[in-house]
Amino acid sequence: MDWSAEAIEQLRALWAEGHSTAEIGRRMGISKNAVVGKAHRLHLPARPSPIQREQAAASAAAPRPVVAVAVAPVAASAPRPVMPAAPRPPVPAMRAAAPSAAPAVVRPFPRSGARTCCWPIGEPGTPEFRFCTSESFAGKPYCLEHASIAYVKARDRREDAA
DNA sequence: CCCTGATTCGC
DNA sequence: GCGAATCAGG
Repeated sequence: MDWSAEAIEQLRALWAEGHSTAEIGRRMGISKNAVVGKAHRLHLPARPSPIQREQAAASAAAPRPVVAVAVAPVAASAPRPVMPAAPRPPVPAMRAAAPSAAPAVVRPFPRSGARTCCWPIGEPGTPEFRFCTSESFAGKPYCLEHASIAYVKARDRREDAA
């Protein structure tokens, strides 16, 4: 593979379009190894590895409804409440990868007329895990305190971090 | 076993 | 610098 300026540009373009390395390889008639190798060498932004990306996508795509009971979830992939705007829940290692996929308004937890805050507290899967349960605020699924941090301005989410 | 991207290392 | 082999993970 002679990495001409055109070839590199095409690689950059396809890479930026989010194609998989294998797909880029197919399009350019080269192996995915060549693609990822070159991309690595070009210092192209390493897209989140599928092992991370698919996890985030899965948890976001399958937010199964959960009753707001203070029972610790069994599975490690405990469901997290889907936040309307740009959430910053106290859940460690959370990476938002598909902002456009997030539903506008989903209220998985409250139910049963109980206007209690469903802000998650503690690590899901642990016995300590629970919800805030303070009185919710203005019809929102969170109390005033947690609503203030749950609803953050969209521009606050910055992807770039040099 | 399919897929993904990342890294290694002989060339 | 290149990329197949290999690794790591879903």
